[in-house]
Amino acid sequence: MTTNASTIHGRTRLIEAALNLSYHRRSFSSLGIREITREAKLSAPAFYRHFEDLADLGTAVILEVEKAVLDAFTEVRISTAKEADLDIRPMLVKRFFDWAAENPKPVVVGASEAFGALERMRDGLKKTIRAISEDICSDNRIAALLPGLPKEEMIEVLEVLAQNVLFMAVEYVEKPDQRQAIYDKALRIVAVIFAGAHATHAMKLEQENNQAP
Amino acid sequence: MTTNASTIHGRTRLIEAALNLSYHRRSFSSLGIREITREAKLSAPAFYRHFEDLADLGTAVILEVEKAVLDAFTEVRISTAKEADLDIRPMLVKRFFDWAAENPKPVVVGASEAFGALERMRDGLKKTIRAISEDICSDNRIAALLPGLPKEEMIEVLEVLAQNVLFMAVEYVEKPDQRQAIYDKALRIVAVIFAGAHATHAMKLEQENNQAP
DNA sequence: TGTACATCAGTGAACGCGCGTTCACTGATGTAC
DNA sequence: TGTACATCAGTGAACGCGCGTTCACTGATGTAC
Repeated sequence: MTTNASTIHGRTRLIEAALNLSYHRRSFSSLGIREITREAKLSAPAFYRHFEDLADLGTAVILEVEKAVLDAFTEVRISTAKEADLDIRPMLVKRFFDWAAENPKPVVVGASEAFGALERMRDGLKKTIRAISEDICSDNRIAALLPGLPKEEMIEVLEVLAQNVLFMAVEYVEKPDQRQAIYDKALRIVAVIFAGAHATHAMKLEQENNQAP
Repeated sequence: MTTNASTIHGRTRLIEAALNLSYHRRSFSSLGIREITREAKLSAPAFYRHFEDLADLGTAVILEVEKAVLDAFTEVRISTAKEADLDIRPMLVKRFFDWAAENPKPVVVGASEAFGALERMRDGLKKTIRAISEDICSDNRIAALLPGLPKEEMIEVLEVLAQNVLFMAVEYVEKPDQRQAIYDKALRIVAVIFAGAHATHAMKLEQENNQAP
Protein backbone atom coordinates (compact mmCIF):
# COMPACT_ATOMS: atom_id res chain seq x y z
CA MET A 1 0.00 0.00 0.00
CA THR A 2 1.25 3.47 -0.82
CA THR A 3 0.73 6.32 1.68
CA ASN A 4 -3.02 6.36 1.73
CA ALA A 5 -5.56 9.01 2.57
CA SER A 6 -6.59 7.78 6.01
CA THR A 7 -2.95 7.58 7.19
CA ILE A 8 -2.38 11.20 6.28
CA HIS A 9 -5.63 12.03 7.90
CA GLY A 10 -4.77 10.52 11.29
CA ARG A 11 -1.27 11.94 11.34
CA THR A 12 -2.45 15.37 10.30
CA ARG A 13 -5.18 15.33 12.91
CA LEU A 14 -2.63 14.65 15.64
CA ILE A 15 -0.42 17.49 14.45
CA GLU A 16 -3.39 19.84 14.26
CA ALA A 17 -4.57 18.77 17.71
CA ALA A 18 -1.13 19.46 19.21
CA LEU A 19 -1.03 22.84 17.48
CA ASN A 20 -4.50 23.70 18.80
CA LEU A 21 -3.62 22.78 22.36
CA SER A 22 -0.24 24.54 22.28
CA TYR A 23 -1.98 27.58 20.89
CA HIS A 24 -4.46 27.71 23.76
CA ARG A 25 -2.22 26.54 26.56
CA ARG A 26 0.99 28.00 25.19
CA SER A 27 3.42 25.24 26.01
CA PHE A 28 3.96 22.20 23.86
CA SER A 29 6.06 20.46 26.49
CA SER A 30 3.19 20.33 28.97
CA LEU A 31 0.91 18.39 26.63
CA GLY A 32 0.08 14.71 27.21
CA ILE A 33 -0.45 11.93 24.70
CA ARG A 34 -3.99 11.19 25.92
CA GLU A 35 -4.80 14.89 25.86
CA ILE A 36 -3.68 15.15 22.24
CA THR A 37 -5.47 12.01 21.04
CA ARG A 38 -8.61 13.18 22.84
CA GLU A 39 -8.43 16.50 20.97
CA ALA A 40 -7.82 14.64 17.71
CA LYS A 41 -10.77 12.32 18.42
CA LEU A 42 -8.63 9.21 18.25
CA SER A 43 -7.97 6.47 20.78
CA ALA A 44 -4.78 6.83 22.79
CA PRO A 45 -2.96 3.84 21.20
CA ALA A 46 -3.52 5.39 17.75
CA PHE A 47 -0.81 7.90 18.66
CA TYR A 48 1.82 5.17 18.33
CA ARG A 49 0.77 4.35 14.78
CA HIS A 50 2.23 7.71 13.71
CA PHE A 51 4.79 8.86 16.24
CA GLU A 52 7.33 7.27 18.51
CA ASP A 53 6.88 9.75 21.32
CA LEU A 54 6.03 13.37 22.07
CA ALA A 55 9.37 14.69 20.84
CA ASP A 56 8.70 12.98 17.53
CA LEU A 57 5.35 14.72 17.23
CA GLY A 58 7.05 17.95 18.33
CA THR A 59 9.36 17.73 15.34
CA ALA A 60 6.40 17.38 13.01
CA VAL A 61 4.63 20.31 14.65
CA ILE A 62 7.59 22.64 14.41
CA LEU A 63 8.09 21.74 10.74
CA GLU A 64 4.47 22.69 10.15
CA VAL A 65 4.95 25.98 11.99
CA GLU A 66 8.17 26.83 10.17
CA LYS A 67 6.65 26.09 6.80
CA ALA A 68 3.47 28.06 7.49
CA VAL A 69 5.27 31.19 8.68
CA LEU A 70 7.95 31.20 6.01
CA ASP A 71 5.55 30.43 3.16
CA ALA A 72 3.15 33.10 4.32
CA PHE A 73 5.88 35.68 4.54
CA THR A 74 7.37 34.88 1.15
CA GLU A 75 3.94 34.87 -0.42
CA VAL A 76 3.16 38.27 1.10
CA ARG A 77 6.46 39.69 -0.10
CA ILE A 78 6.00 38.46 -3.67
CA SER A 79 2.36 39.46 -3.88
CA THR A 80 3.34 43.08 -3.25
CA ALA A 81 5.29 43.11 -6.52
CA LYS A 82 2.95 45.61 -8.14
CA GLU A 83 3.95 48.30 -5.69
CA ALA A 84 7.44 48.32 -7.12
CA ASP A 85 7.78 52.09 -7.07
CA LEU A 86 6.77 52.69 -3.47
CA ASP A 87 8.34 51.92 -0.12
CA ILE A 88 6.83 48.47 0.32
CA ARG A 89 7.74 48.07 3.98
CA PRO A 90 4.42 49.28 5.44
CA MET A 91 2.42 47.03 3.15
CA LEU A 92 4.68 44.10 3.91
CA VAL A 93 4.16 44.50 7.63
CA LYS A 94 0.44 45.10 7.23
CA ARG A 95 -0.11 42.04 5.07
CA PHE A 96 1.98 39.85 7.35
CA PHE A 97 0.06 41.03 10.42
CA ASP A 98 -3.25 40.39 8.69
CA TRP A 99 -2.17 36.93 7.69
CA ALA A 100 -1.17 36.35 11.34
CA ALA A 101 -4.59 37.49 12.53
CA GLU A 102 -6.21 34.93 10.24
CA ASN A 103 -3.69 32.17 11.03
CA PRO A 104 -2.84 32.79 14.64
CA LYS A 105 -1.76 29.28 15.58
CA PRO A 106 1.62 28.97 13.86
CA VAL A 107 2.53 32.54 14.80
CA VAL A 108 1.69 32.22 18.48
CA VAL A 109 3.09 28.71 18.84
CA GLY A 110 6.25 29.68 16.97
CA ALA A 111 6.87 32.69 19.18
CA SER A 112 6.04 30.78 22.39
CA GLU A 113 8.42 27.99 21.56
CA ALA A 114 11.23 30.37 20.53
CA PHE A 115 12.42 30.12 24.13
CA GLY A 116 10.60 26.92 25.01
CA ALA A 117 11.65 23.55 26.34
CA LEU A 118 12.57 21.73 23.14
CA GLU A 119 15.85 22.63 21.52
CA ARG A 120 14.57 21.47 18.15
CA MET A 121 11.77 24.01 18.35
CA ARG A 122 14.09 26.83 19.35
CA ASP A 123 16.44 26.02 16.49
CA GLY A 124 13.52 25.71 14.13
CA LEU A 125 12.32 29.20 14.86
CA LYS A 126 15.80 30.63 14.55
CA LYS A 127 16.14 28.96 11.15
CA THR A 128 12.83 30.43 10.06
CA ILE A 129 13.83 33.94 11.14
CA ARG A 130 17.06 33.49 9.21
CA ALA A 131 15.20 32.27 6.12
CA ILE A 132 12.81 35.21 6.24
CA SER A 133 15.73 37.61 6.52
CA GLU A 134 17.42 36.06 3.51
CA ASP A 135 14.18 36.25 1.62
CA ILE A 136 13.80 39.96 2.37
CA CYS A 137 17.43 40.54 1.55
CA SER A 138 16.94 39.02 -1.89
CA ASP A 139 14.28 41.60 -2.70
CA ASN A 140 15.77 44.62 -4.44
CA ARG A 141 13.00 46.92 -3.30
CA ILE A 142 14.24 46.35 0.25
CA ALA A 143 17.95 45.99 -0.35
CA ALA A 144 17.91 49.33 -2.21
CA LEU A 145 16.96 51.03 1.06
CA LEU A 146 20.31 50.00 2.54
CA PRO A 147 22.72 50.86 -0.30
CA GLY A 148 26.28 49.68 0.12
CA LEU A 149 25.55 47.58 3.20
CA PRO A 150 27.37 44.22 2.97
CA LYS A 151 25.03 41.27 2.78
CA GLU A 152 26.02 39.73 6.13
CA GLU A 153 25.41 43.02 7.91
CA MET A 154 22.08 43.41 6.19
CA ILE A 155 21.00 39.93 7.25
CA GLU A 156 22.05 40.48 10.85
CA VAL A 157 19.95 43.57 11.09
CA LEU A 158 17.02 42.00 9.25
CA GLU A 159 17.10 39.04 11.64
CA VAL A 160 16.71 41.35 14.60
CA LEU A 161 13.91 43.11 12.80
CA ALA A 162 12.15 39.90 11.78
CA GLN A 163 12.23 38.59 15.33
CA ASN A 164 10.73 41.80 16.67
CA VAL A 165 8.07 41.90 14.00
CA LEU A 166 7.17 38.27 14.74
CA PHE A 167 6.76 39.05 18.44
CA MET A 168 4.69 42.10 17.60
CA ALA A 169 2.54 39.92 15.33
CA VAL A 170 1.62 37.91 18.44
CA GLU A 171 0.47 41.10 20.15
CA TYR A 172 -1.41 42.07 17.01
CA VAL A 173 -3.18 38.72 17.04
CA GLU A 174 -4.04 38.80 20.72
CA LYS A 175 -5.15 42.40 21.17
CA PRO A 176 -7.65 43.07 18.39
CA ASP A 177 -8.62 46.41 19.92
CA GLN A 178 -5.06 47.74 19.72
CA ARG A 179 -4.17 46.64 16.21
CA GLN A 180 -3.75 50.07 14.71
CA ALA A 181 -1.42 51.15 17.55
CA ILE A 182 0.64 47.96 17.28
CA TYR A 183 0.91 48.35 13.52
CA ASP A 184 2.04 51.97 13.88
CA LYS A 185 4.59 50.96 16.47
CA ALA A 186 5.90 48.21 14.20
CA LEU A 187 6.38 50.73 11.40
CA ARG A 188 8.28 53.07 13.73
CA ILE A 189 10.58 50.24 14.74
CA VAL A 190 11.13 49.21 11.15
CA ALA A 191 12.02 52.81 10.32
CA VAL A 192 14.38 53.12 13.30
CA ILE A 193 16.27 49.96 12.44
CA PHE A 194 16.65 50.75 8.75
CA ALA A 195 17.74 54.32 9.51
CA GLY A 196 20.13 53.05 12.17
CA ALA A 197 21.70 50.46 9.89
CA HIS A 198 22.17 53.13 7.25
CA ALA A 199 23.66 55.66 9.69
CA THR A 200 26.08 53.30 11.44
CA HIS A 201 27.32 52.04 8.09
CA ALA A 202 27.87 55.62 6.88
CA MET A 203 29.78 56.42 10.07
CA LYS A 204 31.99 53.38 9.64
CA LEU A 205 32.84 54.37 6.05
CA GLU A 206 33.68 57.89 7.16
CA GLN A 207 36.01 56.63 9.89
CA GLU A 208 37.80 54.37 7.43
CA ASN A 209 38.27 57.27 5.00
CA ASN A 210 39.73 59.46 7.74
CA GLN A 211 42.18 56.77 8.77
CA ALA A 212 43.40 55.98 5.23
CA PRO A 213 43.65 59.42 3.55
CA MET B 1 4.27 34.05 66.14
CA THR B 2 5.76 36.52 63.68
CA THR B 3 7.09 35.33 60.34
CA ASN B 4 9.79 33.00 61.58
CA ALA B 5 12.98 31.70 60.07
CA SER B 6 11.87 28.16 59.22
CA THR B 7 8.75 29.45 57.42
CA ILE B 8 10.84 31.63 55.19
CA HIS B 9 13.17 28.74 54.68
CA GLY B 10 10.53 26.30 53.41
CA ARG B 11 8.84 28.86 51.21
CA THR B 12 12.13 30.03 49.77
CA ARG B 13 13.21 26.48 49.11
CA LEU B 14 10.07 25.84 47.09
CA ILE B 15 10.58 29.00 45.03
CA GLU B 16 14.22 28.11 44.45
CA ALA B 17 13.29 24.54 43.49
CA ALA B 18 10.73 25.78 40.95
CA LEU B 19 13.28 28.21 39.55
CA ASN B 20 15.88 25.44 39.27
CA LEU B 21 13.51 23.11 37.47
CA SER B 22 12.17 25.81 35.13
CA TYR B 23 15.73 26.76 34.36
CA HIS B 24 16.66 23.26 33.30
CA ARG B 25 13.40 22.22 31.68
CA ARG B 26 12.42 25.66 30.44
CA SER B 27 8.74 25.63 31.16
CA PHE B 28 7.19 26.48 34.48
CA SER B 29 3.76 25.25 33.44
CA SER B 30 4.94 21.68 32.95
CA LEU B 31 6.19 21.31 36.52
CA GLY B 32 4.36 19.16 39.10
CA ILE B 33 3.87 19.71 42.82
CA ARG B 34 5.58 16.46 43.78
CA GLU B 35 8.43 17.23 41.41
CA ILE B 36 8.98 20.61 43.06
CA THR B 37 8.75 19.34 46.63
CA ARG B 38 11.15 16.52 45.75
CA GLU B 39 13.64 19.08 44.41
CA ALA B 40 13.15 21.21 47.54
CA LYS B 41 13.65 18.14 49.76
CA LEU B 42 10.26 18.50 51.39
CA SER B 43 7.28 16.16 51.60
CA ALA B 44 4.52 16.76 49.07
CA PRO B 45 1.93 18.02 51.58
CA ALA B 46 4.39 20.68 52.78
CA PHE B 47 3.67 22.50 49.54
CA TYR B 48 0.21 23.44 50.83
CA ARG B 49 1.65 25.09 53.93
CA HIS B 50 2.98 27.86 51.68
CA PHE B 51 0.99 27.98 48.47
CA GLU B 52 -2.56 27.36 47.40
CA ASP B 53 -1.66 25.87 44.03
CA LEU B 54 0.91 26.04 41.24
CA ALA B 55 -0.31 29.38 39.93
CA ASP B 56 0.23 30.80 43.41
CA LEU B 57 3.82 29.55 43.44
CA GLY B 58 4.19 30.88 39.90
CA THR B 59 3.35 34.36 41.10
CA ALA B 60 6.04 34.14 43.77
CA VAL B 61 8.57 32.85 41.23
CA ILE B 62 7.92 35.60 38.74
CA LEU B 63 8.21 38.25 41.46
CA GLU B 64 11.59 36.79 42.33
CA VAL B 65 12.65 36.85 38.68
CA GLU B 66 11.43 40.40 38.12
CA LYS B 67 13.20 41.66 41.20
CA ALA B 68 16.47 39.88 40.42
CA VAL B 69 16.69 41.16 36.84
CA LEU B 70 15.63 44.72 37.60
CA ASP B 71 17.83 45.05 40.69
CA ALA B 72 20.82 43.65 38.83
CA PHE B 73 20.35 46.02 35.95
CA THR B 74 19.89 49.10 38.10
CA GLU B 75 22.87 48.14 40.22
CA VAL B 76 25.03 47.70 37.09
CA ARG B 77 23.91 51.04 35.71
CA ILE B 78 24.65 52.92 38.92
CA SER B 79 27.97 51.21 39.54
CA THR B 80 29.27 52.56 36.23
CA ALA B 81 28.92 56.10 37.56
CA LYS B 82 32.67 56.71 37.55
CA GLU B 83 32.81 56.39 33.78
CA ALA B 84 30.75 59.58 33.46
CA ASP B 85 32.78 61.00 30.60
CA LEU B 86 32.71 58.00 28.29
CA ASP B 87 30.02 56.28 26.30
CA ILE B 88 28.88 53.89 29.00
CA ARG B 89 26.75 51.70 26.75
CA PRO B 90 29.39 49.02 26.08
CA MET B 91 30.21 48.70 29.76
CA LEU B 92 26.54 48.55 30.67
CA VAL B 93 25.94 45.69 28.26
CA LYS B 94 29.13 43.91 29.31
CA ARG B 95 28.37 44.09 33.00
CA PHE B 96 24.79 43.01 32.50
CA PHE B 97 25.87 40.02 30.40
CA ASP B 98 28.44 39.04 33.00
CA TRP B 99 25.88 39.27 35.75
CA ALA B 100 23.60 37.06 33.62
CA ALA B 101 26.37 34.50 33.20
CA GLU B 102 26.73 34.30 36.97
CA ASN B 103 22.98 34.35 37.64
CA PRO B 104 21.56 32.48 34.70
CA LYS B 105 18.33 31.29 36.30
CA PRO B 106 16.28 34.49 36.47
CA VAL B 107 17.49 35.56 33.03
CA VAL B 108 16.68 32.30 31.28
CA VAL B 109 13.41 31.71 33.13
CA GLY B 110 12.35 35.30 32.54
CA ALA B 111 13.00 35.08 28.82
CA SER B 112 11.38 31.63 28.52
CA GLU B 113 8.23 32.75 30.26
CA ALA B 114 7.99 35.98 28.25
CA PHE B 115 5.82 34.03 25.82
CA GLY B 116 4.91 31.22 28.21
CA ALA B 117 1.64 29.79 29.46
CA LEU B 118 0.92 32.03 32.43
CA GLU B 119 -0.37 35.49 31.69
CA ARG B 120 0.93 36.76 34.99
CA MET B 121 4.45 35.76 33.96
CA ARG B 122 4.16 37.41 30.55
CA ASP B 123 2.90 40.62 32.11
CA GLY B 124 5.61 40.43 34.76
CA LEU B 125 8.35 40.35 32.19
CA LYS B 126 6.81 43.18 30.21
CA LYS B 127 6.67 45.28 33.38
CA THR B 128 10.33 44.52 34.05
CA ILE B 129 11.36 45.54 30.55
CA ARG B 130 9.39 48.74 30.98
CA ALA B 131 11.01 49.42 34.37
CA ILE B 132 14.48 48.85 32.96
CA SER B 133 13.75 51.24 30.10
CA GLU B 134 12.58 53.93 32.49
CA ASP B 135 15.66 53.36 34.59
CA ILE B 136 17.94 53.83 31.58
CA CYS B 137 15.94 56.83 30.47
CA SER B 138 16.51 58.49 33.84
CA ASP B 139 20.27 58.32 33.35
CA ASN B 140 21.59 61.49 31.74
CA ARG B 141 24.63 59.77 30.32
CA ILE B 142 22.24 57.75 28.13
CA ALA B 143 19.53 60.34 27.54
CA ALA B 144 22.20 62.77 26.29
CA LEU B 145 22.85 60.39 23.38
CA LEU B 146 19.32 61.03 22.11
CA PRO B 147 19.05 64.81 22.44
CA GLY B 148 15.60 66.29 21.87
CA LEU B 149 13.84 62.94 21.74
CA PRO B 150 10.56 63.10 23.68
CA LYS B 151 10.51 60.81 26.69
CA GLU B 152 7.76 58.48 25.42
CA GLU B 153 9.59 57.94 22.17
CA MET B 154 12.81 57.28 24.04
CA ILE B 155 11.13 54.70 26.25
CA GLU B 156 9.52 52.94 23.31
CA VAL B 157 12.83 52.50 21.61
CA LEU B 158 14.59 51.52 24.84
CA GLU B 159 11.96 48.86 25.49
CA VAL B 160 12.66 47.28 22.13
CA LEU B 161 16.35 47.45 22.89
CA ALA B 162 16.00 46.03 26.41
CA GLN B 163 13.97 43.10 25.14
CA ASN B 164 16.56 42.29 22.51
CA VAL B 165 19.43 42.61 24.96
CA LEU B 166 17.63 40.32 27.41
CA PHE B 167 17.20 37.68 24.72
CA MET B 168 20.83 38.04 23.73
CA ALA B 169 21.78 37.64 27.38
CA VAL B 170 20.21 34.17 27.23
CA GLU B 171 22.42 33.31 24.27
CA TYR B 172 25.40 34.74 26.11
CA VAL B 173 24.64 32.52 29.09
CA GLU B 174 24.10 29.38 27.06
CA LYS B 175 26.93 29.59 24.55
CA PRO B 176 30.06 30.30 26.59
CA ASP B 177 32.30 29.73 23.58
CA GLN B 178 30.59 32.47 21.57
CA ARG B 179 30.41 35.16 24.22
CA GLN B 180 32.70 37.64 22.53
CA ALA B 181 30.76 37.38 19.27
CA ILE B 182 27.42 37.76 21.03
CA TYR B 183 28.70 40.76 22.96
CA ASP B 184 29.97 42.39 19.76
CA LYS B 185 26.66 41.75 18.07
CA ALA B 186 24.79 43.27 21.00
CA LEU B 187 26.90 46.41 20.73
CA ARG B 188 26.17 46.66 17.01
CA ILE B 189 22.46 46.40 17.66
CA VAL B 190 22.62 48.99 20.43
CA ALA B 191 24.45 51.31 18.04
CA VAL B 192 21.95 50.72 15.23
CA ILE B 193 18.94 51.42 17.41
CA PHE B 194 20.37 54.58 18.96
CA ALA B 195 21.51 55.88 15.58
CA GLY B 196 18.12 55.00 14.09
CA ALA B 197 16.17 56.73 16.84
CA HIS B 198 18.33 59.81 16.38
CA ALA B 199 17.99 59.80 12.57
CA THR B 200 14.23 59.22 12.40
CA HIS B 201 13.68 61.97 14.93
CA ALA B 202 15.84 64.37 12.94
CA MET B 203 13.92 63.50 9.77
CA LYS B 204 10.62 64.15 11.50
CA LEU B 205 11.79 67.58 12.71
CA GLU B 206 13.01 68.47 9.23
CA GLN B 207 9.65 67.54 7.67
CA GLU B 208 7.80 69.65 10.24
CA ASN B 209 10.05 72.63 9.49
CA ASN B 210 9.47 72.30 5.77
CA GLN B 211 5.73 72.17 6.22
CA ALA B 212 5.54 75.21 8.57
CA PRO B 213 8.03 77.72 7.08
C1' DT C 1 11.64 31.23 87.05
C1' DG C 2 8.62 27.42 85.44
C1' DT C 3 4.42 25.68 83.35
C1' DA C 4 0.53 25.36 80.33
C1' DC C 5 -1.12 26.59 75.96
C1' DA C 6 -1.26 28.19 70.97
C1' DT C 7 0.68 28.28 66.56
C1' DC C 8 2.33 26.39 62.63
C1' DA C 9 5.92 23.97 59.35
C1' DG C 10 6.55 19.56 58.22
C1' DT C 11 5.34 14.32 57.93
C1' DG C 12 3.75 9.37 56.45
C1' DA C 13 -0.12 6.89 55.06
C1' DA C 14 -3.84 6.66 52.26
C1' DC C 15 -7.32 7.83 48.57
C1' DG C 16 -8.94 7.80 43.88
C1' DC C 17 -7.67 9.19 39.28
C1' DG C 18 -5.64 9.77 34.85
C1' DC C 19 -1.46 8.81 32.68
C1' DG C 20 1.69 6.21 29.21
C1' DT C 21 2.05 1.97 27.17
C1' DT C 22 1.16 -2.93 25.59
C1' DC C 23 -1.82 -6.35 23.76
C1' DA C 24 -4.72 -9.01 20.76
C1' DC C 25 -8.11 -7.77 17.85
C1' DT C 26 -11.10 -5.59 13.74
C1' DG C 27 -11.93 -3.98 9.38
C1' DA C 28 -10.82 -1.43 5.34
C1' DT C 29 -7.91 -1.24 1.38
C1' DG C 30 -4.44 -2.74 -1.91
C1' DT C 31 -2.10 -6.77 -4.41
C1' DA C 32 -1.31 -11.39 -6.74
C1' DC C 33 -2.87 -14.72 -9.60
C1' DT D 1 -13.72 -11.75 -12.92
C1' DG D 2 -13.26 -13.74 -8.24
C1' DT D 3 -10.51 -15.29 -4.34
C1' DA D 4 -6.88 -15.50 -1.04
C1' DC D 5 -3.53 -12.86 1.26
C1' DA D 6 -0.83 -8.77 3.16
C1' DT D 7 -0.75 -4.33 5.09
C1' DC D 8 -1.82 -1.11 8.32
C1' DA D 9 -4.79 2.63 10.88
C1' DG D 10 -7.58 2.37 14.55
C1' DT D 11 -9.77 0.09 18.92
C1' DG D 12 -11.12 -1.46 23.91
C1' DA D 13 -9.35 -3.63 27.80
C1' DA D 14 -5.87 -3.95 30.89
C1' DC D 15 -1.43 -3.00 33.44
C1' DG D 16 1.28 -0.64 36.85
C1' DC D 17 2.71 3.93 38.25
C1' DG D 18 3.02 8.55 39.86
C1' DC D 19 0.12 12.29 40.50
C1' DG D 20 -2.61 15.85 43.48
C1' DT D 21 -4.79 16.15 47.68
C1' DT D 22 -6.59 15.08 52.48
C1' DC D 23 -5.91 13.49 57.04
C1' DA D 24 -4.44 13.03 61.74
C1' DC D 25 -0.29 13.49 63.71
C1' DT D 26 4.56 15.36 65.59
C1' DG D 27 7.58 18.53 67.38
C1' DA D 28 9.65 22.96 67.59
C1' DT D 29 9.01 27.68 68.87
C1' DG D 30 6.69 31.69 70.80
C1' DT D 31 3.40 33.61 74.45
C1' DA D 32 0.82 34.26 78.93
C1' DC D 33 0.91 34.35 83.57
